[in-house]
Amino acid sequence: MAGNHDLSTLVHECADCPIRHRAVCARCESDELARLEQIKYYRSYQAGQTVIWSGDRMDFVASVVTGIATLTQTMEDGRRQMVGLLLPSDFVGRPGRTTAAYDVTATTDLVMCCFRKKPFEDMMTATPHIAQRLLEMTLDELDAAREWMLLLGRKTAREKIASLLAIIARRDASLKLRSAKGNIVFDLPLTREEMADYLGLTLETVSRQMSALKKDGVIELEGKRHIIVPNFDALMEETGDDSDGGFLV
Amino acid sequence: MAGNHDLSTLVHECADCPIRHRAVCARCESDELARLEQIKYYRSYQAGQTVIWSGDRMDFVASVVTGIATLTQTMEDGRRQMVGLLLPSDFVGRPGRTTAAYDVTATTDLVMCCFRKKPFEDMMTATPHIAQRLLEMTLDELDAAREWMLLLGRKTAREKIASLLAIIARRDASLKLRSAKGNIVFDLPLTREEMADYLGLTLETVSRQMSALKKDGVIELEGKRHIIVPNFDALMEETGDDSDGGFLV
DNA sequence: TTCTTCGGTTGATCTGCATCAAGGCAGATC
DNA sequence: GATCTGCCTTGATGCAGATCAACCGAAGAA
Repeated sequence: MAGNHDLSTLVHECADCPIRHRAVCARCESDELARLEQIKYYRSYQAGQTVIWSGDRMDFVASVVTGIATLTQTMEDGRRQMVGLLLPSDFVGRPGRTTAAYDVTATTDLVMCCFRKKPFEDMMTATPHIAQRLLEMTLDELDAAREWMLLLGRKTAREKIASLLAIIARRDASLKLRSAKGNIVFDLPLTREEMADYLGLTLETVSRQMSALKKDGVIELEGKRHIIVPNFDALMEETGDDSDGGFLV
Repeated sequence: MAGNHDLSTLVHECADCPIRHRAVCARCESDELARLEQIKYYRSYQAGQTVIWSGDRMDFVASVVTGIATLTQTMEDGRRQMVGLLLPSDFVGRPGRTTAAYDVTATTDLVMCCFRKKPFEDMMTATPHIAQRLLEMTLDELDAAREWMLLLGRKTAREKIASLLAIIARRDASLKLRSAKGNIVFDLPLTREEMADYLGLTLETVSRQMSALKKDGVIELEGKRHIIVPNFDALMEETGDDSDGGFLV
C-alpha cells in the first residue's frame, strides 16, 4: 500500500506504476487507495498488437503506463483517421458504455493498468472526486480534439507536420531532459504512415514535408526516427498557431 | 417550482424553459431544484451577435434554450474552423476554467439559460450526480468531435456536405414531425460560409456540392435554405459512413 | 550468401478543391 | 421607382497534395 498522494493536483500515484494514473482520484483516503489496488491489474501488448477493435465489448477502463497507443477510425473503403494518441498517463475507456468506439492499437510495446469497469464505476459512485477528475480530463481531451479539428480542417501539410512534432516534443520534453546543448531531442513513436493517418495526409506527403523541414533547418534527422529540434520557437513558427502555446499538455 | 423530473434519463426539466437542460441533474431532490432555480438566469442574443470571444473571462455556464450557436477557432491569418454546433439543450462552458477557449456566436436568435459559475460549481460539489451527468455529456461531445475529425481528415467535399445535412436532419427530426409524405424537411440554420467553416471547405465548394446533390436528386431545395430530403437512406449513402447510424444524437 | 520484407524517399503526373472573378436575386433603404 | 447590401451561384484557372511508380537501405530469414 505504497503510493504517494499528490493532493494539489488531485492525482493518485499507483503503487507500482512508474507514472501517475491521471484518471484515478483524488484526495485519496487510504481505503479508497486500497480499493483501487484491489481492482487493478496489468496488461502488456507488443508493438503493432491491437488492444481492442471498434465495436468489441470493452469491460475495462485503463491508463497507459508505458508505451504508446492510438485510437483509429476506419471507413468501409479503408480510409483511416487517427482520432487520438495515448501517451503514458492517458486514460482509455468510457464508464457507462459497453462497446469500444474506436480501434485501439499499441504502436510501441505497451503496458496498461486496467480496472474492471463494474468495480470502477462502483468506485466512481462512491467517490465523487473520481467523477470530477474524469470530467476534468475529458474536457481536456475535448479541447485537444477541437484543436485537432482546426489542424485537420485548415492547416497546410507543412503546418500539420510541425504541429505534430511540437506536440510530441512538448509531451516528451516534460518527461525527459533536454540535451546538453539545450536542444529538444526525441524519437518519433510513429511510422510515416501513422503520422499520415493522424494528420489526414498520405505517407508520401508526410515524408516530403519532413524532408523539407530538414532541408530548411527546422529539424534535424538521425536515421528515420530520431529528431533533433535545435530551436523550438522556430518549430512553433511553422505550426501556424499563435505563439503563446496553444496546444495543451 | 414546477418542472418535471425525468429520473430515467437523469435530466431535469427547467421550470420555464420549453426544453430540457441536458446539463442539469439528476434524480432531482426538490431542494436541488430550488437551488438551481435560484442561480439561473436568461440571456437573449440576436442572430450574428457574439456571445463571448475566445480568451474572454467567462464566469457562467449555460444551456441553449432556443436558437443555434457555434464554437469557432480562428488562426492569426484569418483561417477559421468551426469546432462545435450548439443546438437547443446543448451545454456550453467549462466548470474549472475561467476563460473561454473559443468564440461563441449566435447564428440565429438565441436564448440561453445561464448559471453563474461559482454557484454552479458549488452545486456540482454538493450534488455528485451533476458531475456524472456532465461527464456523460462531455464524453458524447468528445465522440462527436472525433467523428468530426474523420470527416475533416478523410471525407470528400460531397461526403462532408451529406454528413452535415444528415446530422442536422437527424437532430431536427427528433424535434419536429416529418412532412405528410414522410420526407424530412428542415431549414438550414447556417449560411454557406458557416457550413464551409464547419466542414473545412470554401463557401464556393459548399455551394457547388449543394447544387450537385440537388441535381442528383439526393436533396431538394426551396429557396436557399429550405431542404427536403426525399429519401434519408439515399442521403446516408452519400456520407461515406457505415449504414448503421454512426453519428450520435 | 541471396532473397524478402518493411519502412522510407523521391520523381512524375493527376485531380479535387481553392482561388479569382463575374453576376444573380431578394429584401431593405432611400 | 432606383440603389444597395447580404447571400448565393457559376465559370475559369491554379495549385497543394494525392496517386502511381521506382528505388533505397536495414533487418531478418532461408
